[in-house]
Amino acid sequence: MLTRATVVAAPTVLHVTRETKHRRLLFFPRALSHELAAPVDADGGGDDEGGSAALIQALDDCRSPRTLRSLHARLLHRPRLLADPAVQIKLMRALASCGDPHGARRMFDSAPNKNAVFFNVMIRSYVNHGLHGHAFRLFADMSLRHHVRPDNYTFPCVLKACAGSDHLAGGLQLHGAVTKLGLDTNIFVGNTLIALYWRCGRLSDALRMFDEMPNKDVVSWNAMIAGYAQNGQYDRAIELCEKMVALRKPKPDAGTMASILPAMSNTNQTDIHLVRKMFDEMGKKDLVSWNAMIAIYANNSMSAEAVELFSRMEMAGFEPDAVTLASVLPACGDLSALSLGKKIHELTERKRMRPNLVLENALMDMYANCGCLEAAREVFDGMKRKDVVSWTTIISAYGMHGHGMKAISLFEQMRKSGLKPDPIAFVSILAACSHSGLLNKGKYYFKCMTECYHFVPRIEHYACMVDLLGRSGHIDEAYDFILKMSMKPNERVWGALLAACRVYSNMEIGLIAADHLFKLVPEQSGYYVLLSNIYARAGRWEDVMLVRNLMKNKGIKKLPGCSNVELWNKVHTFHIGDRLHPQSKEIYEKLDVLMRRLKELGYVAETDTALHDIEEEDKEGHLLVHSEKLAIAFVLVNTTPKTPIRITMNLRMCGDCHHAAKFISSIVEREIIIKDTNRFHHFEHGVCTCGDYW
DNA sequence: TTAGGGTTAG
Repeated sequence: MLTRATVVAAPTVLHVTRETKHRRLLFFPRALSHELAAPVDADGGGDDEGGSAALIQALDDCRSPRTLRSLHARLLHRPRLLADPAVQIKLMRALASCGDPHGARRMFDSAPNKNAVFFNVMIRSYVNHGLHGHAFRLFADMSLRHHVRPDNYTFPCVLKACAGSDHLAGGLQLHGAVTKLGLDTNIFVGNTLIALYWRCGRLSDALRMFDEMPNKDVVSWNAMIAGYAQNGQYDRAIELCEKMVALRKPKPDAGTMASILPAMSNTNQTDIHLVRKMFDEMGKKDLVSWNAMIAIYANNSMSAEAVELFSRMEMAGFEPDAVTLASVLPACGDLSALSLGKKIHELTERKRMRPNLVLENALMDMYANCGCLEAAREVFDGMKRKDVVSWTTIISAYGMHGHGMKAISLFEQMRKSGLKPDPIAFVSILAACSHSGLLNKGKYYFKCMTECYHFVPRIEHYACMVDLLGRSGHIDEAYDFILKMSMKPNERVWGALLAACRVYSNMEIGLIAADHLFKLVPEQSGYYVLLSNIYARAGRWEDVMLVRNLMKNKGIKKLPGCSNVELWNKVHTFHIGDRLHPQSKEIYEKLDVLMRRLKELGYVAETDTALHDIEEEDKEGHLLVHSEKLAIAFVLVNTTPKTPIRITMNLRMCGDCHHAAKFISSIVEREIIIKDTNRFHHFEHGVCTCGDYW
């Protein structure tokens, strides 16, 4: 064990050794012992045998340069111990794992009799630090200059260097050498060759290697699964995973979880269940397997499951790292779980995880999606380094909060900073223009994207443009735009057009859009509701009934609207006319008082929007108890003045609630931030950032 | 000794 004295003593000893010109003596103090001032006991050690064992153990466990310096200093007092090649190798390994491969090399050079283990450890140190050239040179020297034969430990390492530097020719040569030495049946060599072939795009070689391996272990399977997953052959990856689970041998492990991960974005429930089962049955879970499972949930819009697993992980005693947190943060944003998001932010500060680009981008996104635009901006401004993802995140944050011009100014700042926007950055700026009704700016960026940056528009860009044109009332132009598209329009494209047709009561084109949508996504209730709204506005009640019956016959139910509020670390959910909340009485009383005051100020219910609900004959009374209003009243009952009101909805905000929220924000002098499925509405002093345009 | 984990748009 380390004592305070050893830690304090270390720099002095190091200072002495650094000053000596006989650098090689540094590592072999047997010759140096007479020069050292420190007392050395009769056997050349300093402690008893137990002390030596502890010292060696500490060397194995050492991960920080500071601890290593002190251990190294202690070893200099123990010449006999340090003369042991096993200790020298441990010290080399420790130096490399503390980030000093060149220190390990000095140690390596000063060793008089080097066997293969010395070379293997040194080559591995280089490879682990990405110093592939150094690794190749040492490998060549090993046999040519030092006449030490590479063994089954050497080849996996050098092959890894080939894979890491896309050096297929070298890999093929090594494969030949390995076969001559009869090492091609070695499982470690075989597994590394599989990874090398995948890395170099040689699918058939990887497959042959795998098929011909006499003994396959879990790493061989994982390497194949990872290969398929990373090369976009998701079905093959999952198939192989299923096969392994069915065979029960080898048993999937933590590595299997990580290997399958790339194949698990936007996948189906069956596959997610398969992987979850694998995860639950896994003997030994490590941090990577927890991270992979959380990421799988997060990447499949299963935010609640991701957050739940995160808390189970902490209960199981695992400390989350930056990778864990960067996976959970988007889930927090999705659920508007601001208190958890803030806790994670504090954790990153406490554990000094910043600067970390990916983590900071995720933090910024979490704040933006929880409605805290200022907090997101603070993270952005505090970042030492920013990449395209950082800029895209803040641009989209301003965009969805209704600050289109700020989004544009940031987009221009990004370009000036020398960063090239990518296609996703263009989606974010087009969406920002659309949310703020900046038609000409949006058209300019679409042109800029195709003509200056030569990006071929993706379906997402088309959907943004249709939204932009339609929302600003140019329905015919939007429809023409769709007809001229170079690809088949999808649900989002037609959905944007239909929504615009509802706003501008365009029956003719609305019917065309609805027709396409019913073919594309026949089960999606939202589009039936939109169509019935269009009919209702036109007073075509028979057609409204027709749509209602159509839904009934198909068994399609309208998604009930609900509003969520986070208070006291708990999410409170409200539905229309809800009386389930324990504070229901106070909530309705508050609402009553509020609405009376609203009417005094000239509020008139927008019964027009009541037509959104096709299940009920919506009258003013029904509008009064919409979930948004209940949620606002709930926060007013339970919080002190000035506290912002943050609400998240599962549908688009209704027009009457929007109208009422403007009045309420000025009566109660509070900021009201409502996140609907489309954007954020910030109400303050009777005005909304969406400018009533949404 | 070998394989494997994170962030952005709609």
